Amino acid sequence: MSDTVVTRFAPSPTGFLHIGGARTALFNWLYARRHGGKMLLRIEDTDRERSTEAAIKAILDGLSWLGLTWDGDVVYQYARAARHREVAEQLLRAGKAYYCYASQQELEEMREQARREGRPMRYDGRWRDRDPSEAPAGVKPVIRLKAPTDGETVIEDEVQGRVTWQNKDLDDLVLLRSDGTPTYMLAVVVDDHDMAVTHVIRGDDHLTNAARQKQIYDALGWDVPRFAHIPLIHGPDGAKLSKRHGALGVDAYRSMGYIPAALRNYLVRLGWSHGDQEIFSTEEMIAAFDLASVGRSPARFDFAKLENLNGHYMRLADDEDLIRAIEAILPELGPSRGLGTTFDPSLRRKLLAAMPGLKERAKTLVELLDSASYLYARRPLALDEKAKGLLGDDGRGRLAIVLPRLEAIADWSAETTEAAVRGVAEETGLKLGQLAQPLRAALTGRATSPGLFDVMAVLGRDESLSRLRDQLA
RNA sequence: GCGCCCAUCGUCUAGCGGUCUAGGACGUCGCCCUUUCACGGCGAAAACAGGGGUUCGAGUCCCCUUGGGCGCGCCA
Repeated sequence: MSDTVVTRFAPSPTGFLHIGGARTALFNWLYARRHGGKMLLRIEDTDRERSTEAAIKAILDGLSWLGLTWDGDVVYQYARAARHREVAEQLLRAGKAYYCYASQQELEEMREQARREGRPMRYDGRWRDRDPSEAPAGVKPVIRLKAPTDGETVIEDEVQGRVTWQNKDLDDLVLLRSDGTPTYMLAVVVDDHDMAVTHVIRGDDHLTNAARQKQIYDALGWDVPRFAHIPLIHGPDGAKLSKRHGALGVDAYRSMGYIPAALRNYLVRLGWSHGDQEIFSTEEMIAAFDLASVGRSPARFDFAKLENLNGHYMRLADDEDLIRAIEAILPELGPSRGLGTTFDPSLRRKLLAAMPGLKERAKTLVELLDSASYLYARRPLALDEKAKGLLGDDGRGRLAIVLPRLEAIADWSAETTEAAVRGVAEETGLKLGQLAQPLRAALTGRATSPGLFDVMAVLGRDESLSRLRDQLA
């Protein structure tokens, strides 16, 4: 076995790439990067009924958006069915597996009886040592593994530690279905072996599977990869993640205006820690990531923390990059906001100019776009309730005082407008806020916005003055 | 039901027998900064699930209880 670390992410394409899957992929990716190895991608599409082309695309797109690149070609498990069958037959010839002719009904009865007797539900091995000549006519058999009946199966898990099962609690699992297709259990073992996977990093829900897979490895005489079963992500209520909270596809997070750097940082800290460090650049997380520091208890998904991180990374982001990120989701966001699916050049320029003030205040790209509404709102502006409150008689009166001074400015800029408004404040004895708030309301239709003078500068002289006059008309 | 896993502030977590009157972050609440909102700064409230052991000493080790989770398919 080679020294090079090979990890793999192996989703089944029966739905979108959900947040737990994304984190599993991230951990695999980080571990491979950390050790100068490779992360392979395998699509587990042996369930022909439920696997879809759309799901495959969603997974690939999701990984790409998150910046999690895989090495080599994508492996499609279904395409390897012949190899899986070959291994099952190899096991059969070696006496490590056998044909089982038990019917669905027999299996059901076994389960029922086990339940009644309070025993673990397991196949009783009735065909284990029976001669195939006793096979009922017309029944297509499955191939089962002849698993050890006593002793124990032990997994040395990189995060869970040593986990032990009594072999008597594990039954003879099906390797090959009666239609000749491999089961997940067989396919995973064969593929991981053939792909030279050294580290299997996956969700905790597979821990029990690891025991059964270990038995297959042993029967085959193959080296067992290192296992690392990471705790699952739960919803805010501690129960299973449902669509209501976090069990959305990563595309949904994209649509909600989260950016990849934030999601990566949020995800890496779910179940993994590195002292007190909270913020990790991609390079930092690669350098610091290790399996030993992965916790064993499940984590709850917390939107508030994700938002905080998203705000952090947005403030750090390049202005032009943020615009591009918004443009990428504009087809979804634009229409309902009276915008098209792309920005017209003039609005794009304004957005770029206002970006420093905008990104400081938003937690998501959606919030950012909404807070920029004053840039694309049409005159006369619709005022929200608070803005209306600011433009009562007093407010309008102050507006009337300031307006002529602003009209007198020829070289319109943040500096000149600020000087003018401050001048009025000094002369009248009014506080700056008493003048600024009515101006803000008239210019943006809201009580909050980026810095007032930046707003006026980006809007320009004509538009600014027109909006002020609209409110005095 | 059986098997396996887990258990520190509301949440993510630090803690790997004494340095813990338990640290950080998000969130919450104050104060400061301030043209608003944010950002930033300062500060506060907030946790070792319960019970037994082991030990000179336990958040840290063991057992039990309780509470959660995952698994128990010819699904993956």
